[in-house]
Amino acid sequence: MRLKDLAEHLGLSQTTVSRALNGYPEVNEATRLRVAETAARLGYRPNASALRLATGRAGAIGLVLRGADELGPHMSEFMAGMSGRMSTEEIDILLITVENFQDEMAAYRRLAASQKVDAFVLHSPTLKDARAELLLDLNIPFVMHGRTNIGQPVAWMDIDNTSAVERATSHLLDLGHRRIALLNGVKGRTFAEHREIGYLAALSARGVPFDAALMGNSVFTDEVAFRMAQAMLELRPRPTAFLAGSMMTALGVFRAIRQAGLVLGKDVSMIAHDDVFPYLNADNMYPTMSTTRSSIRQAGSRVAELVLQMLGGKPLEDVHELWPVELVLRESSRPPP
Amino acid sequence: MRLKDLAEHLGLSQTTVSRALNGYPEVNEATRLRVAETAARLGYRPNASALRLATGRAGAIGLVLRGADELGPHMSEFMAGMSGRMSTEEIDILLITVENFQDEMAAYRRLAASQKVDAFVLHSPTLKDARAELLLDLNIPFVMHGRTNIGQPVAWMDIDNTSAVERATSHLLDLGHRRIALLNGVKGRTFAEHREIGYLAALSARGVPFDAALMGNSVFTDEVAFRMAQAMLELRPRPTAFLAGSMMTALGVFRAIRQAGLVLGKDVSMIAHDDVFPYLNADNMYPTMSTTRSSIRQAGSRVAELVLQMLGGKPLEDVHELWPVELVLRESSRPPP
DNA sequence: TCAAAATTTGAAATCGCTTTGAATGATCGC
DNA sequence: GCGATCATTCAAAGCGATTTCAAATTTTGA
Repeated sequence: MRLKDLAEHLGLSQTTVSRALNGYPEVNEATRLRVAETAARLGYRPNASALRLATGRAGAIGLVLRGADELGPHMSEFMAGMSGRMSTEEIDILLITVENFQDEMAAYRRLAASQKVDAFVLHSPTLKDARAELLLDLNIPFVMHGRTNIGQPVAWMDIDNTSAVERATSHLLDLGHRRIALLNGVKGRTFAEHREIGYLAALSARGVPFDAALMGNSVFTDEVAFRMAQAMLELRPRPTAFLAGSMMTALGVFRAIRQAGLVLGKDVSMIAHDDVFPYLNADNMYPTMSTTRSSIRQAGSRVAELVLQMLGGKPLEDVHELWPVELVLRESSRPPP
Repeated sequence: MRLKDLAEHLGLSQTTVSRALNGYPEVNEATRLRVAETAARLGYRPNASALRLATGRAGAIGLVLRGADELGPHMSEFMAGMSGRMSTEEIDILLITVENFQDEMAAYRRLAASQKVDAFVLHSPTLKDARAELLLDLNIPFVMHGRTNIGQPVAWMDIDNTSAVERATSHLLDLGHRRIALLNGVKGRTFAEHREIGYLAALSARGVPFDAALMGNSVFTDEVAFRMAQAMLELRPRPTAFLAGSMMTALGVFRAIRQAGLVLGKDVSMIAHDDVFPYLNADNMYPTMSTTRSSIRQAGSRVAELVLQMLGGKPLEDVHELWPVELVLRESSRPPP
């Protein structure tokens, strides 16, 4: 069923039918109704490729992931948020995975040149993010989940990682902890650097010396966290508290604590960052987990909204949002023994 | 940079340039080289919409998810596999989320009518899957991850859930367990029904009576599993072994066992189904987890391959694959006390 | 050597939509 | 009553690629 067929069926021109369907004012109300009714009845839908070619809009936003590995629980929650927001629009999410940095840059160029997407969403930026520089160069809109510093303004939405970790650290210090371990994200990622800044600021505010052995940088998986925490718990004096970068990390730390014959919330404290995975609830853990809390799904939804606003003409200089992070104290954070 | 610009730049017609780039035989080798070199140098990429309109191929395969919730760890691993396979092709993955069943059916119709995708991938089918019926009706190709029975052949790829659970159950029975709980997937999903069949078959083969109180159906999350396992552990006589539907489920059961003051691998045994999440390794758990093992990521990759084969003309009658499931025995499955 | 065949190129039609610019009738104001 | 205005409609020209069909050139074969 093409527009042409529909038009013939109605005894009208393609022009009029197209206008009627797209809500242009210069079409008779009776005609519009007749067209709409018939189109609905016959199940007419404009051919997406033709529509895109004619309008110049791709009707899609791109999400390029480094290695299929980046498609883990964090990203999938973020995507759930994005796609939730996008579902009411006639805009799709295009998912592309690449093997390495070089392929990634090539993918952006390719997608931009072939005009497959109207905009991109960038995730987990580095301090000086090359992707952002490239996309600014290519003059294709994007919204960054996180921040970067490349000397030019970019559209971004981020959570206040620095303040979150600073408050969590301060709280542990107030409880009396002096050996606080930080299991942070991969070095070079902005969010990890921001968290480190918050951690160091809190320590220095209380005059507590920094010990490099108590800081680890890695991806947020149960397994790596287990190993790092295990190693740290063998230090003497051992850490009395952990700041876990994610709930996955927290699970690994938890296991390490238990395996060392220690009890969480008694011998060792922990505050984890909670991205609010629906299948991993801090409140239902045992003991319940103290967290710095910010829904990554909501972030995804908001980033999608910002992309839509940019496509609607909002200048990127006006797209900056910093979300506060909640500190939720539960049973896992107590004074040291 | 359009084809026309490139052609003018080369002093050739669009026809020749197009042919040269698409590897048609009737173009002079010297010309082809010159065209290819220039195109690469100028970074020419055909406009995706125009190409799709001209060829009639959408260059994308669709993945419709019920509720943003379906986009959890299982799906994201599956997608990682799909996208890994697709990344070498000029075919994208289109992600759509819908709120409810009605919207979902509408989404399939809409995507089909607007010709946004060349094929679909269906996930987690029910015994009589309405989506499959609709897509057959609309005459648009799809590959199903799992099986359904709608009286017509469909293309599918599945793992042998029945045999996997039957073997796991039999093994526990052989160890001496008689009260074996099954934490299964949502009722009505084919894979859950298949697992139940395997479970019942193993029980009846050993003459062990079935107890409905030892069977739970739900989504595979830590939390729900925790609650179900907790309730089951309060039964008397209590179950001495658990079959956990996924690693998430296993984590919840694990917590319930611990909270009941019991020890996994001693007081209670467990065999979990392992979809091989890179961030949750059965071998690194404590105690190590016995599993029925089948990589869902590999499944995704294979399903993508099958879709490509179908788009290449392979008839759907020839697309049927049943993968065996490995049974890996580790420390969590021992004889009952 | 020269017609026939093979090779190489190009003009124009096509895909299905939007949108420009023109045309048609109806309505208005005086 | 009649030019001006308004409300509707339509034919045709894009959008940027592929592909059909024809033309130009070169090679072949007897």
